[in-house]
Order: sequence, then structure tokens, then C-alpha cells
Amino acid sequence: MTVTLADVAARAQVSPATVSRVLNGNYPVAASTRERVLKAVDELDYVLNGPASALAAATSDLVGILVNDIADPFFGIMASAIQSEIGGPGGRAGGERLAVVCNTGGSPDRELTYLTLLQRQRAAAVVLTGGAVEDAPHAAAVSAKLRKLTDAGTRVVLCGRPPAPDTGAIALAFDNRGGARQLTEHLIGLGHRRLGYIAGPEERTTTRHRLEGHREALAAAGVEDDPRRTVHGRYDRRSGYEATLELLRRDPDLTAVVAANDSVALGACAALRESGLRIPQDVSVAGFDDLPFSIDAVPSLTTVRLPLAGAGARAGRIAMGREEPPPGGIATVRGELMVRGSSAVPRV
Amino acid sequence: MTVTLADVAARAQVSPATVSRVLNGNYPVAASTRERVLKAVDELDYVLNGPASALAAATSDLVGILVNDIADPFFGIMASAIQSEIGGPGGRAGGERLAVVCNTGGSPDRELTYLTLLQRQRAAAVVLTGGAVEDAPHAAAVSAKLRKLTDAGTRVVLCGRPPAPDTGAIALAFDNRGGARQLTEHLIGLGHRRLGYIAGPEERTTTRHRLEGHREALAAAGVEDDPRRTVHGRYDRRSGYEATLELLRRDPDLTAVVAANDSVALGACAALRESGLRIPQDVSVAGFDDLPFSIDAVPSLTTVRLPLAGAGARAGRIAMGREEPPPGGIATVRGELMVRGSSAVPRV
DNA sequence: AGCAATACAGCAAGCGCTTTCTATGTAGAG
DNA sequence: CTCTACATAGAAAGCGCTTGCTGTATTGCT
Repeated sequence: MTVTLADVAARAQVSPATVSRVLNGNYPVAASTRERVLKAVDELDYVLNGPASALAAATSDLVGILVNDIADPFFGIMASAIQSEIGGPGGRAGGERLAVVCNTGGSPDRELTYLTLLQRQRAAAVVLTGGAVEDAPHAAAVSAKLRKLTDAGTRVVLCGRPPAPDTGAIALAFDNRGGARQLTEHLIGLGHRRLGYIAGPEERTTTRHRLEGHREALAAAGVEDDPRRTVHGRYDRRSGYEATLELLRRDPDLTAVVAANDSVALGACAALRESGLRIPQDVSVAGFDDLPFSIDAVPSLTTVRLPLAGAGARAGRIAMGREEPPPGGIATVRGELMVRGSSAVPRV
Repeated sequence: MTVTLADVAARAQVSPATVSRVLNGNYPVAASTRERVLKAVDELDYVLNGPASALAAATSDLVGILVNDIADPFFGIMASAIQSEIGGPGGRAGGERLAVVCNTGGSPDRELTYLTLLQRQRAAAVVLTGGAVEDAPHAAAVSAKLRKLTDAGTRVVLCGRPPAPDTGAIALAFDNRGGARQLTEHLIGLGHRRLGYIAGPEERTTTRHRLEGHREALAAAGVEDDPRRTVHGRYDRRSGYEATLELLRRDPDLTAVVAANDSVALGACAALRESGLRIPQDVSVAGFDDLPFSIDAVPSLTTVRLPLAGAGARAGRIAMGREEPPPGGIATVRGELMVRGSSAVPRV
């Protein structure tokens, strides 16, 4: 039925061991023999049995990438960059690796389940992207899992996610706090004093850090931080739309809306516009991430650019052992404030 | 070192066979025994060895999803929907499956390589998304590969991709031609006669079908189809921007620009705006796909909505054998014309 | 009470590959 | 011309799990 190593060996008149060695190329095989084997492989259209070789060699060529939402370009861009570096087809030599992109949907349970699944597959490496959930028991469970993975020799890299101490995981964290602070400072610098803030889901690290940065900026400038000017929602457009309506209800005199990310900002723009407010003349809007579409918004969005592709690529290289991990296993990746058309001096 | 089935068996005072059966739950095991085994599994923190069980059972729980560009929401949305249906963590019962999202980057070679890798892993199913490349040798190679996969029992589903005859693959094709025709008919109906068309890369089926639909509409309405009004590019924003500038150079009196997809349309809008043209008063713009951001464009984009999530979910169910394949193994999924603010009656 | 049927559990044979160790042939050294 | 060294190739022992087949109690019938 299916052709095996032994079939190839028989056809090439060599032992299975030799065929294996030709295929793995890590043992001297005479040129003539190699050629004969390769010919047989070709003629028989032989395809190695992955599970069997993974079992025998106790290693696999799977690399796991965990994302919160694969339909969101934020994660798509990182996943794409990571994948381009793990040496999949088209990558440099060194064996082809299969990227396993796992969509957790932001659910802690699924995150854990996927990690187990990856552990079960004896993945060569795992990259976790995006913010973590701040639930103590869950965080502990994830840490324990990561520890086990690293102990088993799986390289674990966190990309755009806070460090996980004592797990052996390398962390490339985004400076969400600093970026958010810069952004709000920019707005305050323009003269804004009544800023609405649309935060992400309560329990995520990303949400908390961005919110903290925002508050730091307010505090530093001595601007009152009215809790009624902060609303929590999801990281999507709809949430931004609804939250903005709510903010406007609470304070119709807002002069700026700072959103948790660009998608939320777009929703905010739609809500403002429908409320008859002009951007930025009446209300300034700011996002975060600088996803590709942000520059096409009208007016184009003031936001904080996160080097998603760069960080992903670096995470991928580290995961493959092709780049030195940062000292201490932790690096912070900064964002860059992008001032565009959606922010301006407030009306008097 | 790593704990195996045998360790669990020893601890639970049963044979390895029994442990295996408890774990797979497909063979009667007394409740008391099961409990004992489960307890041992828990205490030992045992994790099944995926490769080993895949080898022994001659099946794996990997499902491959091929996409052209994971950073593009078009594919992200489909991948997400497919994944939600393949019964991964959080899905219904029946064993957890790992989705392997493979980013081909639109390269035929990588597509082939990934298929081989998936075949090597003995994937349970494979879903190919997005248009195919129209290169005869490559198409034949892919067909041969698909044939081999289906012969080996892997279910193959094409999602948003034309049928591959005689491969045993199920196809859920998008009606790109019909959608494009409707869209252009709408524009012609508004009174447009000088329409620029920004097509995708030449060699892709999606590009050809959409272009054909556009031309059908022109022909049906007796509108001259000046080849100079068609420009080819990539499926991204930048390409739309550049192509629009080129179209404008060739014919400054265009009254409408039809783009290969929404991203391209956004680029077109930017180019028009920078050229001092208002949308839709001076020039109407239309996209394709109706990605989430399209409604947020200003003005919101007239486009053809493709049920990406729905088609992906269906493809996923079919791949898992949870839904009957369409009769003949082929189904056409229609798009829906979404008339929005970016299209209007041309200026006189 | 005696026999067939049923419900579990275990044995053991692989699944297809990798890899250590051993064997063989050839070449260079003394 | 014999001895050691090297380059290759093969034999065989698993890797950790699944599963067909074979027991052995236990249960249900008559």
C-alpha cells in the first residue's frame, strides 16, 4: 500500500539504515550509493513517515505559534513573520519545519490545551504571542506548562508578551506602557484635558499596561483622571463604536478619545462621525499598533507603531536557535509614536 | 526521564493496553479501573506521545490549512473559521485536532512543499484556501499531490478555490466572476462609462475570474473595454495606490475605479484623494471581499461581500466529515453586492 | 446446578524509522 | 607483506503506542 523505507532500500539494494542516512544526510554515504537511493526514492515516490521518524529520533519538526485571534492582522502579521523565520519551505536550509498556528481565541483554557497538544507532539519550539491573561491560577498553570516544555528541550519564546519568570522562556515584550504614555503626552501637549479612554478587556496584561501608561501621562501633567472617562471593551471595532457612544453620553465635551488599539479607534471614529462630530476638529482620536489600514483611515490615525513583523521575525530566529537570546532572556521592544491627521489642537 | 504509558500502567497496576484504552475511550473499561488509571495519569502528569500514537494508530490529529498570506484578514478570517470547526480545543468532542496553518506566500513551490510536509505528517485533512496559480505544470503537480493525499485517506477541501478535477478534493468555490459582474453592472447602472480596473496578479484564478466578470458586464452593456483601463498589480494597498496613479495618468477622466479587492481599493482611495479627487463625487470606487475595515473607510466602500467565515466553517466541517460534501463534490458560494458610500452617479 | 454469553484485562506483535554497534573492504604505514 | 586506520554498509535493538486475539471472571439462562 504505502511505500516505506524498506521498500526504497530493497529497490536500491541497500539496507534501510543506509536509506535513512541518505535522507537525513548526517552520516557518510558513498556518492554512488546515495545516488542509487535517491533514484529509488524518486521512482517510488516515497514520502517519509513523520510520526515514525519523530518517534525514533525523539524530535519533531513542528513549531507551535499561539495567537489570540488569527483573523486579526495584529496576530497575522506576527505569525507571518515568525513563520518566515522558522525555516519552513523557502527558508534557509536545515530541515523543513511546519508551523502550527493555534488560535486560542483569548481563552485561557484553550491556551493551556494547545500547549499540551504541542507538548504531546514534542514540538521543537513554541512561540506565544500577544498579551497574557492576568488570572493567578491560570498564569501559574501556564508557567508550569512552559517550564515543562523548556525542560523537555522545547524552546519557548514569548513575543509581545510579558516575561514568565522561572520558566526558561525567552521574552520579547512590547513597551505598551511607554507607548501609551507617549501617546497621551502628545495629546496633552496639544492641549487636551478631557480625554476618554477605551480600554481592552480588563484581565489582560496589554490592557493594563496601556491604561497605566495613559494614566502616568495624565498624572505627570497634573490632569485629573476621572474614572468615568475610562470604559472597558473588547479589542475590536464594534467595541470601540459602542464605548465611544457611552463616553459621549457620560461627557459630551470630550476633546479626545484614546483607543486600546487601531480597530477600536476605527469604531470610535465611526461613532463620533455619526454623532456629528468632526475628527480632529471636534475630537481627536488615537489608536495603538499602527496596523496597515490605520494610515488609510480618514483622517489617518495617530497611533503608536509596534514593530510587529520585526519582533515576530526575531522571535522566530530565537526559537530556531539562530539568534542569541537577549541578555537575561528578556528584551523590551519599543513602539514609535506616529502623529497623523486624527489628532489636533482641541477646539476652544 | 519522560513518563510513558508503561509508567502509568505500572502505577495504576494495569497493563499498558488498558491505559491506552482508557485514554482513547473506545473500548470498554470498568469504571473503577478507569478511575485508577486517570488518577495515575494525573499524578504522574503524563502526556501522550503524539508521534508514537500516530505511528501505531496510523492516523494523526493534524489538519493542514494552506493560505496565501496569513497577515491578510481575507485568509485570517477563513483560517479562523476553519479552525473553529475542526474540533480543536473548545470544539465539540471527538478528540482534539491541531490546526497547522501554512503560509505559502502565494508561491507554488512552497505550496507543494507544504503539501508534502502535510503528507509526511499523515494529516487527517487538508484545506486549501484562496485562488490557485494558473501555471500548467504546477497545477498538474498540485493535482497529483492532492490525488495522493485523498488516496491515502486524507480529506482534502478547497475553500474559495476552483475545483481540482479527478483529485477527490471537495471544492467550495467563490463566485468571483458573478460577483465582479454584478459590481460592474451596478456602476454601469449608475451611469459610469469610463471605468478603470485594478486587477490582481496575472496568473491567479481569482484575478482572472474577477476580471472576466467585469468584462462580461462591460460587454453586456455595450461599454467599450479599453485595455488601457486595466492595470495588474498585487493584492495589497500599495499596489492599489500605484495602479490608480497609473490609471489616472492614462485617463484623467475616469469616473470609477474597480479594485481587485478591498485593500487595493483603499490604496486607490488614497491615491485619488491625493490627486485632489473626491469620492464618490468625482470618482466612484469599488472593492471586493467586504473585509471588516471596508465599512469604516470614508466613504464606506461599495464592494462584494464574500461569506468568508461561513465558507471556512463549512469547509472545516466537511474536512472533519461532519457535513455532507456538496453533490458532485463542488459547490459555488455566491457573494453579495454591498452598495455603500463610495459609489455614486458620475459627475456630468 | 450447568452452560453459554458477556465484560474486562492482558499479551504480544507490530507501526516505520533512527542509531549504536559491528562487519567488511580498502588504503596507508611500517 | 602484515598491521592499523579509515570509510561505508548492515544488523538489530528499540522509540512509545495501538489493537487483534486470547484468557478469565462474572452474569444470565434453562
